[in-house]
Amino acid sequence: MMQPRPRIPEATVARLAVYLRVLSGLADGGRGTVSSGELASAAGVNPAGLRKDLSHLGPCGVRGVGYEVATLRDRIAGVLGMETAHACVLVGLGNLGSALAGYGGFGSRGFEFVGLFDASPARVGQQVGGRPVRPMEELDEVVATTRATIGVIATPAEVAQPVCDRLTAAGVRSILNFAPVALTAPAGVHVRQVDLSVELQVLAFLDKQRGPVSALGDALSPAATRPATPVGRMA
Amino acid sequence: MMQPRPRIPEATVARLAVYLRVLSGLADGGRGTVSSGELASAAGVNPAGLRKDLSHLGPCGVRGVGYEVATLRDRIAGVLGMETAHACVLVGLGNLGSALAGYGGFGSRGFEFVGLFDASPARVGQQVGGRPVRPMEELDEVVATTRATIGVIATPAEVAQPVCDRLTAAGVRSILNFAPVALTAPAGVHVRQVDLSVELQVLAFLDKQRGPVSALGDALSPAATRPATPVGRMA
DNA sequence: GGGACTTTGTTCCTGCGTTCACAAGCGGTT
DNA sequence: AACCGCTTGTGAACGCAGGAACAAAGTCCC
Repeated sequence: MMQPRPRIPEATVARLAVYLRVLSGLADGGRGTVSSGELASAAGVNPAGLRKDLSHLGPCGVRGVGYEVATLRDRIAGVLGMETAHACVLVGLGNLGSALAGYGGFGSRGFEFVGLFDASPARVGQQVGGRPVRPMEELDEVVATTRATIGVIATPAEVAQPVCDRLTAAGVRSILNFAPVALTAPAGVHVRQVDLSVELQVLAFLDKQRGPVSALGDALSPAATRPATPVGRMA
Repeated sequence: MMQPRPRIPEATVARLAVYLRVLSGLADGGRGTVSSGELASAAGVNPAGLRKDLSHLGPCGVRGVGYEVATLRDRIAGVLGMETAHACVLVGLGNLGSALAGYGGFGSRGFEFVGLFDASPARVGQQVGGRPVRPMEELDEVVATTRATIGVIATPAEVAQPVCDRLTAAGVRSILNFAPVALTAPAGVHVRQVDLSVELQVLAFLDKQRGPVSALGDALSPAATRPATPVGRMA
């Protein structure tokens, strides 16, 4: 019975998440409907592309009017699997890991850290973001009992692969990796890589390519006007 | 005079940064040469794609042998503009901002935070990562004197756009944005978005799409073997 | 010195993502 | 009731990235 399941492209999924955030904000502001143009502007994408993204969900707008904010929000949330909370485990509570554990943006989107783990005895037992840091030995048990499907790695690069192995062995099926290494995971396990220094290096390259940035630092005015360069993308 | 400047695609630039990191590790290990296959494996990409990426730098390998590690590393570092340090300013020292300020991975790649800024008087004056947090009023002066070209935004979403405006007005030409909003910047200013909750939402979707994950949590064995699913990408 | 093997660099091709442009449909108005 | 303007949804073209296969070139071995 199950609908055709047309397989939504991954790039579209990432943008849907952005639309969802914008729509939530609009709904909180009491907004009733939005046009594709306005929504696209807020999300930083092309209006036509937005409509094509939304077309993967089937017709969900009204011609001549636009999209109903609350309805569209719920529709996207359903497709993204946001109606149920997702249990996550986090390994590595250094600077970055602690920041992630304390970041409110996850909980408000339905992601909950049900376990924080670290190999260092100095960190085990501490409270981070209101939750205790556990030793690695308890990882399998926590993953099994909480049915956590997502693992976040914020460890040093050297131990990221072993941690990945332990997570997948424990039953985690998706991994978000902040360690600067390419991970190898069993087939069927999704891995997404977030590499902060790579982002900076790309920016540095673009700077360099655009021009050696005149040693005298400003012929360019502060650009009081903002000549339309909306930027938005996934990460 | 300047060489043809063939314009390297952005996706390639991101991967070059990854190759650079792997090569640095190999060089530190005393390795002399690498083949494209081995390097691609370590970076988590296809060997043919790696060779294509490297071809943008002109011929830099020896047929039948491979690539000289140190030479290639320096070549990539030069193209990416890594031979000179890059001055960055960071705005917003909450959990994430503090973690970024204390992250060692930036300094080792030639990025230095020359100024940390926050609007909250409670944070101004504190030391984070060995540097003092300054009030926003000093931003223009610091950007001007240090010629910082990169700005990192780790503020709440509500103030990200005004902060972006102030950074660009002060002369910053590239922005790395961690706030979950699409920024609008003047033409010529590069903005890269890193959205952590979007990453998690994409993973959740992939989980959901792949299958409702059998209520009974495991027919899949711990997968002792690792059937080759190298994963690596930019972020 | 010659041959064979290894590895690079390139070329072709396939597929995907993005953009533009148009037809279809709905609400409001006269 | 019919018309007009606005907005969605879709079809087609463009450009780009990724992958596979092939030729060039250098090294090692005999």
